[in-house]
Amino acid sequence: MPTRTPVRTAPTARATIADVARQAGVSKATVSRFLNHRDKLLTKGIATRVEVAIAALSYSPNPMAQALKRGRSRLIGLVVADVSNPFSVAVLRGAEKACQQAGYLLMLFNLGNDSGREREAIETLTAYQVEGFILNTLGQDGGAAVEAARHGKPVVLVDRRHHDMRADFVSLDNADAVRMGARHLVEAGYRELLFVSEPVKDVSPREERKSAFCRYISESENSITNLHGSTFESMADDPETELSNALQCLRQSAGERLPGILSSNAVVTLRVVAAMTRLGLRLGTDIGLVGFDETEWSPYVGPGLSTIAQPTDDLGRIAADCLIERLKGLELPPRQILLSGRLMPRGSSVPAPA
Amino acid sequence: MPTRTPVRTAPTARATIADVARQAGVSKATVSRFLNHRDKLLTKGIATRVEVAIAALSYSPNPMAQALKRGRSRLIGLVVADVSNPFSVAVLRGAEKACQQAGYLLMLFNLGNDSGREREAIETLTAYQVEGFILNTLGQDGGAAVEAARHGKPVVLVDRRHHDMRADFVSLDNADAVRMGARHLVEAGYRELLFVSEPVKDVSPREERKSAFCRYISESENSITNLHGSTFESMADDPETELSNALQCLRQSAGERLPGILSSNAVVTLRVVAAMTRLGLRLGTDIGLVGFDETEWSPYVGPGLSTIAQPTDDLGRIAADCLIERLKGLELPPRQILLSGRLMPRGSSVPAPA
DNA sequence: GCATCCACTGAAAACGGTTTCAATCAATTT
DNA sequence: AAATTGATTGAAACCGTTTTCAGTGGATGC
Repeated sequence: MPTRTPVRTAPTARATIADVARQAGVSKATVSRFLNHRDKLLTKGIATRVEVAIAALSYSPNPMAQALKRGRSRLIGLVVADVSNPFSVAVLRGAEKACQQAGYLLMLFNLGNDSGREREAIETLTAYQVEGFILNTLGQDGGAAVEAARHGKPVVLVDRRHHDMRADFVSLDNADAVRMGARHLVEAGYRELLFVSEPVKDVSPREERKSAFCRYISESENSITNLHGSTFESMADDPETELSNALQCLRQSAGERLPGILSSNAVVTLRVVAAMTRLGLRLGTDIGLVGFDETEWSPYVGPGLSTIAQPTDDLGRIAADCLIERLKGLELPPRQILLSGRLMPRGSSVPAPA
Repeated sequence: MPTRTPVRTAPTARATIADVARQAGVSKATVSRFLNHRDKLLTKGIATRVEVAIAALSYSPNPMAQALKRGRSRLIGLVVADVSNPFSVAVLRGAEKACQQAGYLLMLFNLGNDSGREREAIETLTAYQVEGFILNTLGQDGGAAVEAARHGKPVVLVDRRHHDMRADFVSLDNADAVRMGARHLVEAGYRELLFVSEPVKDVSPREERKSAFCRYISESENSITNLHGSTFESMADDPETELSNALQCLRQSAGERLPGILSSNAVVTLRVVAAMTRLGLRLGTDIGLVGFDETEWSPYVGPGLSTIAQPTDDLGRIAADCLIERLKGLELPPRQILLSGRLMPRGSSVPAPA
C-alpha cells in the first residue's frame, strides 16, 4: 500500500522547519544551518535544495521558537509616558523606524501617565523577552528602571534622566535650549521673564530647564540692564485660574518692562495661550511667548507661536540606534547624547513697534 | 560527597517552571495546572506549596514558551498608517488601553505612510504569532489585509473600510458627520460651500465624506435658496499654491454668497488655515471653516477652529474590544460599528455681524 | 594500503512551557 | 474483603527552533 505523505490539514498553518527538511530530503539541522549561516557550511547542492524547498513552502522561521531557543527575541520594549503627548509620539516614530531597519520589532507599553505602572511595564516586557528597553519615562519609580537593568538588558533613557542608573541617555540639550529661548526673548526686548512649567518634582527635563533658566537670569542680570526673571509651576488641581493669576502678577511686576514667557512644553504653551485669550491679552505685544516643542499648529495660533523645536525624530532614532549597538555587543560606559534644539521665531515673540 | 543543588548561575536569570517544581517538590505538570486551572484540580496542600514556591522565586511563565506550545501569544498586531497622524495615535491609545486590560500586548507596526509595506507588516506580525490584527490602514494593497484573514486571524478595520473583506469595521459615521458640519455652515449663513480633501483615490473615509457632501448639497439645493457646493482635492505635488488658487476661485464664484469650507481632516484644515493666512483672509468672516478632527490646539488658532470631533478613544477601545471578543471565540457575521461625531462650534464658523 | 584529517551532515538534546497518558491511592460498591 | 471508581499527581511527549555531538565520507599523509 503506497503511503501518501500526509496532507497539510489546514491551508493556513505555517510550514515548519521539519516540513522544509522533509521536502528537501535533509535534516532539520541542515535547514537551520542554511538559515543562520547561509551556505557557509553547506554543500552547494544541498544548499540549493533547501533553498527551493523554503521557497516552495514559503517558509519563514517562527520567531517565538527562535526566541525560546536562543533567548533573543528581536523585540525591543518601548515604554512611553503618554502616547497622547506629541513628544512621546515623535520619539516613538523615530525609534520605530530605526528598529524596523535593524530588523527589530517594537513592543509598546503606554503608561497613560500613570507612573505607578512603570514596574508593571518592565515586568511584562521582560516576560516577553524583549532584548532591551527604550524608556521615555522615569517618574517617581526610578527603581522600576533599575529593575530593567538588573535583568541584564540594556536600557536607553530618552528625555528623562536617572542619575543612579548606568544607561545611555538621549535628550535635548536643555540648558542650551533654555538659553537660546531666553536670549531670544531678551533680544526681542522683553525684560520681565517668566518660566512656566508643570510641577518640577523630580522630572529631570523640568529641573534642568528651570535651573538653566535661573542660571541664565543670574548670569545676565549684570550685563543686561533691567532684566528680571521668575519661575512658576502650575499645581495639579486648577492650572487654569492659577495661570491667569500668574500672568496678572507678571504684568504687575513688569511695570515698564515688557513681560515675556518661556513655557516648558507644548501643553503648558497651550495653557498660557488659553489664559491670555481669557484675559484678552495679545501674544507678542502684551506678553511675549516662546515655548518648548514645535508642532504643526505652532505657526497658526495667534500671530504664530515662537518655539524651540526638538529634533524629535533624531532623538528617537538615536535612542534606538544606541540600544541596537548595545545589543550587538558594544561595551562602553554609559553615553550621554545631547542634541541641540532649534529656535523657530514667530509672531508671539515680537513686541508691538513702539 | 554531598551533591549541592546547582546554584543559579546568573542572579538575573528568570526562574523556570522546573525551578518552581523543584522548589515545591512537585512535577512541572502540577505547577502548570496550578497556573492554568488555579486550584480546581489540585489538593489544597499542594496548591499552597506551589503558590509559595512561585512567590519565593517570583516566577512568572515565559509567554514565548506558552505561545509556542499553545499557539496563542496574547499579542495583538496593530498596523497604523502613520504614527504622526493624531488620529492614528488616538486609536492607538484607545486600543492599547483595552488590550492591556484584557491582558494582551500590542505589537506595533508603523507604515510611515508607505502603503507598499502593508503586506510586510502583516507578514512580520503573523510571524510573531499575533492572535489578531487591528488595521488602521488599507491603502491600495487591500490584498495584504485579505492575507491576514487568510492566516485565519481575526481582523478589525478602523476608519478605513475594505469591502471585499469580511471583517469587523469600526469608524466614525462619516455621512452623518459631514451632514452635521455642512448644516452647521449653512445655518451660520454660509452658502458657497467647498469640501476640501486630500486625494480621494480609494481611501474609504475620503470617499464617504466627499460623496456625503455632494449628497447633502443636492438634497438641500431645493430647500435652501442660493446654496451651492463644490469639492476640491489637493494633488500630491504642490498643495500650497493649489489651495490658494482654490480659495480665490471659491471667493470668485461665491459672489454675494458667503463662502464656507468643510475640510476633511486636521492636516487639510491646517493647510487651509495656512493658505488663508497667506492670502490675508480672516477665518469666519471672509471664509467659514469647519474641519474634521478635534485637536488640543483647535481652540487657539485664529478665532478658534470649528471642528467635528471624532470619538477617537472609543474608536480604538471598541476596535480592540471587538477583536478580543473574536479571540474569545465569538462567531458572528462581520459587524459594522459607526460612532457619531460631535460638532465643536467655534469662531471659524461665525460670519462677521452684517 | 592504512591511518589521519577535514568538511559535511544527521540524530538528539535542549529551550520553557502544556497536555496526554498512565499510575497511585483513598473511597465506594458489591 | 475484593473490585470498581474517581480524584490527584507525575512522566513523557510535544510545540519549532538551535546546537552539540557523533558519524560519514572523501582527500590527504605516511
